[in-house]
Amino acid sequence: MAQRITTLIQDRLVVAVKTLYGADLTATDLPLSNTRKEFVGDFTVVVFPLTRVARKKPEEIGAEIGQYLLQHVPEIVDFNVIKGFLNLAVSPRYWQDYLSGIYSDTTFGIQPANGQKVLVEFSSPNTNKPLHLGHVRNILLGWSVSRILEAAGYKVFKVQIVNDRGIAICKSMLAWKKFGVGATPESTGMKSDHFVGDYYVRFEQEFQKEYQQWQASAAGQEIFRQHAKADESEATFFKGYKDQYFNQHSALGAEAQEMLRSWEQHDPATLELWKTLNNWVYAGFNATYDRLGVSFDKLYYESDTYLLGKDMVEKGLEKDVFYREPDNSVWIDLEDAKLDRKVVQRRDGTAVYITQDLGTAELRYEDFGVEKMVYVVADEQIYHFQVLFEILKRLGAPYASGLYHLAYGMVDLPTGKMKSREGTVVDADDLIDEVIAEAWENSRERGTIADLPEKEQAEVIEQIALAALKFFIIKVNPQKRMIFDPRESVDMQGTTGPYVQNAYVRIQSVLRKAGDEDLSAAAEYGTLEKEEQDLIAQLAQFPDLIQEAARNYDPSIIANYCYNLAKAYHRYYHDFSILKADSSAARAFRLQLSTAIANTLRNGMDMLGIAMPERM
RNA sequence: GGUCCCGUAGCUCAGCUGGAUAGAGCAACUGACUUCUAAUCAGUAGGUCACAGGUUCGAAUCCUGUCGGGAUCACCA
Repeated sequence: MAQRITTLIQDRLVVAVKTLYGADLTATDLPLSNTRKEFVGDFTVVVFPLTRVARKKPEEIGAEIGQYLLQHVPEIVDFNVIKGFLNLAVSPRYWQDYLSGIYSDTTFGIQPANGQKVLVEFSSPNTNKPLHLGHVRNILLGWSVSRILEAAGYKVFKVQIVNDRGIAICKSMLAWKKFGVGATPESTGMKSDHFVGDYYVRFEQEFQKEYQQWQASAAGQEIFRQHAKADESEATFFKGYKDQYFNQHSALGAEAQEMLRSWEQHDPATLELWKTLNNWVYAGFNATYDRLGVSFDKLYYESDTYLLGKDMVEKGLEKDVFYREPDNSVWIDLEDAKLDRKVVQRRDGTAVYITQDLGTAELRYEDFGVEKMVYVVADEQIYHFQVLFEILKRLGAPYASGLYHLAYGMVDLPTGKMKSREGTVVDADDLIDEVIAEAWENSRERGTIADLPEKEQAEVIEQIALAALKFFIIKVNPQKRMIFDPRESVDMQGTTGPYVQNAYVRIQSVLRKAGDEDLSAAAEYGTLEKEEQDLIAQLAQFPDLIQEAARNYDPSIIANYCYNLAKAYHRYYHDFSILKADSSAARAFRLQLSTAIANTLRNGMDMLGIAMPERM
């Protein structure tokens, strides 16, 4: 395709302003917007800002520039001025040529490689319990951002850091050892990550029981008398004392900590137990990832990386980025960046969380040599990443300017926050099961795919169900906290994934009936309908939009675009006949248009991790 | 208390690098399938863009403040 129409017009605008008013402006000073649908035209120039350089009334300026463009830009065939708005009409011929240039391009919108590499980290669960709704938002964001970056020309590496060690998994291990009596996922027929998760819950229950008993005991009452604030109730006090109890008084707590210590000392039996449980969890995670259609290029494990970062500490000390306190702990002072003082190495010489992240970043740079690293992590860790990035910058990491924390808001339920203690956490597998069940029910009522073999039906149903779930989550701007209403998430009408799929399916149905015909007659199609011109103009925005979505790490831009394109097509489909168009030229043109829209919808939805069925 | 994010229709969300009369979907009501898939389309109704100032020819959008919601400020991860 030749130069994009918008930049072409903007370039001429710059010349027009220079010629007419002698002013040196750039294209960015003269933004072009899409003409609102209630006015005639394709693009609009707001001329108010030019009153200063032109020293004329807006209406006059609009008329002069409009006249100039009409004479000097062949693609512009008409203009009108309303108040300070200059509306430009692009020739139908241009739009038709544009369409015939793209309609058969199945990779429309996707940019050629730009030679840059980016790493995207997402998911990164703890291994003590199954994936839940919060992970789902994370995973869908990470996956779609990866796909969008690929479409924008980057080479993308998808990774996660698996939090496979620490006190949490030790709790599951201990509970399984104490109460599991040799049970396995196989012996119980459970999905293996849920199996392990249940032992984590079991631990918490047993611990709670123990804590309750202790609270009533003489020892517990003594602590309450000694440490409670004056007017503090027993319940409030013990609620706040839980962690201390776990660390100092609890038998179960002591056992779990002993488990962690023996893990750190590489005790063979403990390592064996740890591996067994983690492998169960991984098998379960992988099943869920498969259902969600996501995969990773490399997995990092915290058990391998938690000691990393020591050489970064040395390096930082040499460069005077860090300093050592008399007690041997190592610090960085970030007060000039309004980030306070942070510990990077404990008194005892061990690494803290952020030090591991320093080491992991360095390791990943060695592994992939990327220019950019994107961390998809909930917004509660914004401060952590500000500190991490600032430290890497001061250490002179070559990738420091390419670090980005994609911070997304937490997922709430209509009833409020998800709380594991109250059992309101929405499980990822359950969620997928529910939306699939809903899709089956809808499909049976409609009966449109009943003639397909059972296996193909199931495939289509799964595509529809996951489209509903994924689109529901991905359409919301990542930055915002979102409310997840399970009832709405299985909706398949309105602003939903299935709605977009349906536009695609309608096109496929038309194209199947049209067969494999020569569409060159489209060139003879004379005047385009307003709706047709608008649809092509909408298609033409797609490549730019991908860049914008990539620049902002925001898949919701693509989701909203797909919805709007599908919406425009649904209306067009309703109002105009394609196969029974008035002329063979019109029919050919409309088939081209439909094909281009199908390609665009498929590519856009693919970036969101949503597959398009041929029938539904 | 410091810092950051959010506040748009009953509900869920777009619009935010300033531009024309603030848009969708859901829910409610009405209409359109002998027609290319009605998971669709058309219509009715629904607004102090939290509030108050400021900048501007022009503010939902930018700035300041207030209110409301959330996050964060560990030798935890």
